[in-house]
Formats: sequence, structure tokens, C-alpha cells
Amino acid sequence: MSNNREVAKLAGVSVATVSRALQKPELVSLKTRNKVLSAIKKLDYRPNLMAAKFRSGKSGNLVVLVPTVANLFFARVISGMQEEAHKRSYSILLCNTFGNPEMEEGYAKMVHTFQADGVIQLRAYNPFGAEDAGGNAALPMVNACEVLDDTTVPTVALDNRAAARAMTEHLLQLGHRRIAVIKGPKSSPLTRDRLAGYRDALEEAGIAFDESLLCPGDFTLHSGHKAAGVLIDLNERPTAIFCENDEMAIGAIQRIKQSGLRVPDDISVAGFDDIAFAPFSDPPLTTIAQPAEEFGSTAVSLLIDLLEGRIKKAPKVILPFELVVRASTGPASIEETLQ
Amino acid sequence: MSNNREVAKLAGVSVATVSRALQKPELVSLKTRNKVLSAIKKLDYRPNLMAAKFRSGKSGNLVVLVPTVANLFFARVISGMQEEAHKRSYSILLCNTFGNPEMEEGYAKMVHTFQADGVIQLRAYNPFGAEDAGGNAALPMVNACEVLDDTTVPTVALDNRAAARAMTEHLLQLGHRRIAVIKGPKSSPLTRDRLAGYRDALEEAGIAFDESLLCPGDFTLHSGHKAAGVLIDLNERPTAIFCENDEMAIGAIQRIKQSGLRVPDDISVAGFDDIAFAPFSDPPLTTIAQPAEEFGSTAVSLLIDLLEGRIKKAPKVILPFELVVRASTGPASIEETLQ
DNA sequence: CATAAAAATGTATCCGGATACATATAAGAT
DNA sequence: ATCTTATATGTATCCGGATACATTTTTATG
Repeated sequence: MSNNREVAKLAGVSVATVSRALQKPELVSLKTRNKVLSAIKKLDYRPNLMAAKFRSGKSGNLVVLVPTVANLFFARVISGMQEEAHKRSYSILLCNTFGNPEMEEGYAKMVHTFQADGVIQLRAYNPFGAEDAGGNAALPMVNACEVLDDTTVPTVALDNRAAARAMTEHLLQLGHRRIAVIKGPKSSPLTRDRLAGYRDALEEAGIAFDESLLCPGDFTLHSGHKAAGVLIDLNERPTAIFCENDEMAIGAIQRIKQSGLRVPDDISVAGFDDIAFAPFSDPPLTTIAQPAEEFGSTAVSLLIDLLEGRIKKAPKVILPFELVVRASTGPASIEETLQ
Repeated sequence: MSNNREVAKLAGVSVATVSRALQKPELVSLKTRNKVLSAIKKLDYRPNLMAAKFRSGKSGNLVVLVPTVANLFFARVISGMQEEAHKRSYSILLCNTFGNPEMEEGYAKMVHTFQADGVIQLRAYNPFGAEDAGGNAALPMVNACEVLDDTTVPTVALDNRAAARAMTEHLLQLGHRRIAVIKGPKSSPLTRDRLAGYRDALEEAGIAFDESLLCPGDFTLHSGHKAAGVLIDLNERPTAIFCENDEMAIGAIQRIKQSGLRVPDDISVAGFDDIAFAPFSDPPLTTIAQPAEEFGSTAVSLLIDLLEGRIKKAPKVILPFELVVRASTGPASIEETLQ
């Protein structure tokens, strides 16, 4: 493999000129530049970017910590990241962590060993751990989708509380009074915020909060299916179920139909995320649309700006949501409304 | 940031000893090793792996070219890759290419510039292009999922022809005679092979191949929905539709139900892939299960073996499939069977 | 205790671009 | 033609580990 010096020799110039001809062509005369370029061509020279990166101290890599790529929402987020990173000449090092803190910490350490310049974390956990204790130095990190609230790093999030409130209000307007919630993992701030939005709406409508209508889930189809089974068997069955993501909603719909009940006639079901399958469920799913790709591109953009020193104070970006009403939610039956 | 030499100085040893204490501890006496380790601790030294990689000429990165991550099958494949790469101390550079050859070629060039050691391509296209013309040097590449047949690189694939044949036979056994196919993009070998398997089964059953029962798609929910619309309106409507992936099958089922027809009573629908949503569609989808994660882990494993010189001849790995019969396929109606 | 063999450590150099600084050449002003 | 700038090019060095080879120390053997 040919290098700098061989090209210089063949072109009859110095290595500095070769380097300049490639990096800052305007500093090199046309004649010289052509000599260099033809030498490069003749030798089939390719600059060793590992060397360049090593010298510059910038790897050009961004570590992305994602609980699981096998999730349509995260997949779209990653897609958005990839596109933005590519535009900005950065690469994405994808790390599936299954939400495992040790694994997240391990990958975050790639920054310490100069294998990556920064980290995007899609979960509410600081993989740099105690290191941040002092809170002094800005961590090369952006927190997106599910964010920590006490963090000093840039974040990209949805106003989950407002979104959940909007969805709950939609259900209330349809006359529902017993609205169940299938939650995400209990440690998640995302779940906490969505639940807060749900309670906001209930309170405003003067409806008492009923703990028994909350059911835990883990964002998978199966957990939605299982949770719906529990809710159906309640003494006072809910007339609507608000699921914290679409997968659980689709699982819940199946379970409800298996019980011989109808959606939305007997029970309305709402989701969150608006994944590609949402309009194709039966009935099509009422949900909250999130700009998933934008989460990714914004996170990457913020991280690069941070790394390149264009950011002073950690911004907290809030992306917009949209209530998408489809056929899985409908009016509560008359008896219910009158209760 | 502290380096090699500072550690050496503080520990009162040479840089070579520091390096050895970390890389080959058995070559360093316990006493010296402890001195080095405590110096490392005191200085909070982290070896610059960019430097090490640069020197060794191995980046430890694998480029993964995927048409789109926002696809549940590919997402699982990538998940499998990530896990295997992590085990073997390699990193995955994820590249969403949208099946764009220029983009694929661009990313593949990362190998030339030493940013990556090898490439895993999940599509039937050689991103190293004409370079392979001579077919001399082994390309640092593994082709998985949708593979080229004339390639000299290792491949990981399913016996798509046998799988499609198995599915078609299943439909034939249920009495179907007019079996439509919603295909993938026409340039895909995957589509070609699955179609061949379909024809094998028809031929064996003595049923004439009918071109009008083939409908193009692009593996999306919408394309399945649209294609089903066309098939429903045929003069002689098919009694079963074999879709080349589950997304299209789910799209097709929705379209069929929208026409007031029932699945499987009026039309049976089968998919391919067995994505997480398959058992949750209504009715649950009959499909071909593929070991998606294994595609990923096997591809990574092969590529690393290739890069590290443990492979002589390019292996062609065939992974097993499984016919998963659920409720979306059922017996053809009597009239149909008697026709 | 001498000597050979093994183990431990050190010295010097390499990897391949990037670039500060020095030098040389060309263009412009008077 | 002379001197000042601007432009172009070259020289030398750095980045931070890895390691071939040299040297020193320790252990084993007769």
C-alpha cells in the first residue's frame, strides 16, 4: 500500500504538498496539484484515515446506545441519525444494549479510548456514571427520546405529558370515564410523564384516579396482550385502554378480540408512536405520532455541535407530537356514559 | 491526557514495559506490573486505541450495508450482528443505504481508507464494483440474506426456493389452485428464488403457471395493500395469496377485509419472515420463520474469520427455515376445489 | 561458583498523515 | 531594477502505542 511519501517522490514534491493538495487544494498551484493527482492515480493511493484521525485526535465516530434496534420506533430514530451523521461526515457505531447499564458503560468508554467522539443515549441513564458527579466538565453526550431530567447534557424529547394528556382528553371527549393505562417499565421517566399527562386530563375532567386501572407492560406485543387480559377481567371493566406504545396496543387489541369483545365498540384502544403497523391494525390504531427520524437527526446534530464547540448551554429540544385519530377509539356506549 | 511515556516515567520503567504490562502481562514481573498499574491508576491513563489501531493497521470496524433498518427483519439481523461483533471485540458501523449503489460504494470505500476492515452487504450488489473484475484478491466482504450467486465471497442465505416451495405446497394441500404471489422488487434474486420455489410446487401438482397471478410489491405494508386490491379485482380471483414478506401480507389482509372478504374463508394469505407482528395480525399469519439473528451473527463470524485469515474457500452457509402455520391460511372453499 | 538458558526490561524506530515554521518563488509597487 | 508582499513549496517533527532487537537480570545446571 502506497503512502504519502511515495506519492511525493513520484510527483517530485514534498509530503506537505501532497497533503495540502488533498486538504487545501487552493494553497497549491494548479500545475503542482495536477502532478500530485496523477501520481496519486498512478499509485492508486488512498490516504490512511486512521492515521489522520489518530493525529487529529478525532475519530469521527458517534456511539449510539439503543435498548433494542428491533423496535420500529428506535429503528426510525436510528435511520434519522444515520442520515444526519452521513451528511456531516460522521459514522454511527451502533450498540444494542438491552438497557443493560454495564454494557452501556462499556460502550461509553469508547470515548475515553478515543474510538468515538461522543455518545447518544436513547435511555434515561447516564452511561458515564459517577464521572459526572462533579458535574463540571460537559460530557460528550446527548440524551434523546427517553431523557433524564436532572441532566446537564443536551436532550431531545417529546412533551410526553402533554401528548398523554391530549390522548386522554380525546378519550374523555368520546365519553369514556374508566380509562385504563398499559404502562411501560416502571423505572422509565417516559412512563412517569405519560402517566402524569393522563392524570392531568382526568383531574381536569373531575374524574378520580383509580390505581387499579394501571397495568404494567414492557413495550412488547406480548405484554400488551397479557395486560389487556388482566384489564378485561376486572370487576369494573374499563371502556378504553391507553397503551404507552403501539406494540402493546396491537397486542391488547388482539386479546380483546379473542375475548369476543369488539374494538372500539366495547373497548377503545389507543397507542403511542404511530409505527408503520398502526394504520394497518384492525381496527386502525388511534395513536400519537412522533417525528422519530427527527429525534435521530436532531440528536446527532446537537452532539456534533457540542463536540465541535458550537454549543454553550445544553439545549433541551422538545419535538412536536400529533394526535392521530383512527378507528380503534370510538364513543363509549350509552350506559357507560350515563353511569 | 496522559500517555505511554508519562506512565513509564512515573512507574520508573520504559514504555515497552508499560505496553507489555497491558498487552502481555505474563511477560512482566508481578512487581513491575504493579508499579505500572498503580501509575496508570494515578494518572487515570487510558490507552489511545486510535493510535494502536493505526499502528496495527486494523480498525476493528465492520461496515454493515442495510437497505433500511426500519424493517423488522433487518433489525433482528443487525441485532444478531451487534451481539456477535461485541463478543469478538469488533464494532459495527451501521450504514442505511436505501439500496442506493453509489451510497453502498461510498461506504465500502471505508475499507480502502482503513476506517473499516470489512463489509457485510445485505443486498445482492457488490459495492466494490468493477474492482472485483479480475476476481483475484478475496474481497473483505460477506454477503448475507439476499445474496449474489456468482460471488466469490462468503454468503449466508436461506434456501428461499425450498421455503417458497414448502409454503406453496401447504397452500396446495389446503386445496388452493389459484395461488397469487405478491412479489418483492423484481431485480431481487430473493424474489426470483421464491418464485422458482412457487413454480416448482405448482409444476409438481400439475397446475399451470399463470402470469396474471403475479403482482409486484416492494416489501412495504402499502405495497401489499395495493397489490391485494389488484388481485381481488381479477376476473378469476385467487383463493390464496403468497406474499414474499410479512409486511405485505399484513397489508394484503387489511385490503381483503376492507373489500368485505374474509381471511382465510374467502382468501388465504401467507407471508414470509415471521416478524413479531405475524402472530398478532388478525388472523394470525401463516409464514416462513427465518433465524434472523443467526443471519447476522453468522455473517459477522464469517467476516471476522475471513479477515483474520481463518478461511480459505468462501463458504456458502444455508440457514434453516420453518413453515409456521397460523390462522391466515385455511381450506379452499368447496366450489374452488372442484373447479 | 561458572556458565548457559530463560526471563525481564530498555532503546530506538516505525506507522502515515498533519502542520508549524522556514525557505523559495512569483507578483506587485515605486 | 528594487523592495515589499503574497503565494508556493519544503523540512522537520509530532501524535501514542507497538515491537524488533539489544541488554540486563534472574534462574537453572553441572
